[in-house]
Amino acid sequence: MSDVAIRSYSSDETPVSTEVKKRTVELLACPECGGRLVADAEHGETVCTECGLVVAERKIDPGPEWRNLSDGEQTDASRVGAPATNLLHDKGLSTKISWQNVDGYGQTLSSRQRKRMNRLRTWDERFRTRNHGERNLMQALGEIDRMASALGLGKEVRETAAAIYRRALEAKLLPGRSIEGMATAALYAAARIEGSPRSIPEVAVVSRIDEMEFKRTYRYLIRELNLGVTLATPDDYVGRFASALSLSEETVAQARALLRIGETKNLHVGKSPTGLAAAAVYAAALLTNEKLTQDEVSAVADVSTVTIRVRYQELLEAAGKTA
DNA sequence: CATTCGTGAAGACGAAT
DNA sequence: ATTCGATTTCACGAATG
Repeated sequence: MSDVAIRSYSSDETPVSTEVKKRTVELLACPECGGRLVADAEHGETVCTECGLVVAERKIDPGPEWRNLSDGEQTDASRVGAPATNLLHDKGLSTKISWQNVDGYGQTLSSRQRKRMNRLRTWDERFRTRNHGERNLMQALGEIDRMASALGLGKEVRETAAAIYRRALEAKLLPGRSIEGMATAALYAAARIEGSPRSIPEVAVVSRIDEMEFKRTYRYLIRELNLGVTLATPDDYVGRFASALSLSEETVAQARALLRIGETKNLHVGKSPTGLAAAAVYAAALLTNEKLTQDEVSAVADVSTVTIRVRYQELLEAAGKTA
C-alpha cells in the first residue's frame, strides 16, 4: 500500500505503452510534453494545449472560400460544391449523377435520353463503389455515424473517427477483423482524443459487437497506429455528468477542485476515472447543498454506489473537508 | 420510507511468471 | 496458461434522516 500502484487503470483506460512514439500529426500527444493536441482551424495549425508547440501546419481549412468578390468576378471566381469531409467515403469530392430525369435547365428528358442516363447511372454507381476499400468505408462510416448519434457525439468526433478509420484501412488493419469492431474502436478513440470520452460499456451497448472484441480491436488499433491517446482524466467526465444531472456551475467548479486536490495526493492512481468523476460530482453536490443521491449519480455515470461512497470519502478527506 | 453506510464474497483485469 | 494483487461490483442489513 505504501508504494504507488504502478498498474495503470484499464477497463476504461487501456494505457498506451509508455514509450510515446513518433510522428502522426493530428492524433498524437505532444512530442515535447505529452499534452493534448488540438487543431486550430483558423490558423491551420495543430497546437499543443500544454506547451504551445506547433506540431503541424499543413492542415487545410475545408470550409468554403467566403471571399467577397468584386462585381465582375462574382460568377466565375467562386469554388463550387460542399467542403471536403471525411464523413463521405469519397470525401464528398466525386461527381454524382442525379437521379432526377431533368437536364441542366430543369427540362424533363426524352425517353431515349432517360434510358441513356439510367445506363450511365448504373456505371457511375459501379465505379464509385468499385473496390473493397470503398465499400468497406461506406459501411464503416455509416456505422460510425449511427453510433455517434446514439452517444450524442458531435461532428468533430465523427470526423476524427473517420480519419482514424481511413488510416486503419490504409495500414491494412482490417483483413481478418470486423468492420463493426474497427468502426467502434475508431469512434471510441476519437471520442477520447476530442476530449469527450465515453466509457467502454457505453460504447459497447450501441455497437453491434460484444465488449470483449471491442476492447481487443481497440488495443490493436492503438498499437498499430501509434495513436498517442492520452488517458481520460476524471475531469473530462465531470462536465458531462454534471449536465446530465443539471447541476450548478458552482458544483462543477467544486468537483473539479476536489479532483485537483485528490490528484496531488495521488488518490487517482489506478482508480477508475469514471468512478472518481462520479464521486467528485457527488461530493461537490454535498458541499454546495444540492440535493443529489448516490443512486442518481450512479445511474448517469455507470458506476456503482459503493464505488462512489468509497471514492467521495477519500476525496473529502484529502481536501480536509467534511460533509 | 428513502437514503446512506459498511462488509465480505465474487468477478474482471493487467502484470508477472 | 496460470497465478496474483488491486479494484469494482453485488447483495445484504443496519443506521440515519
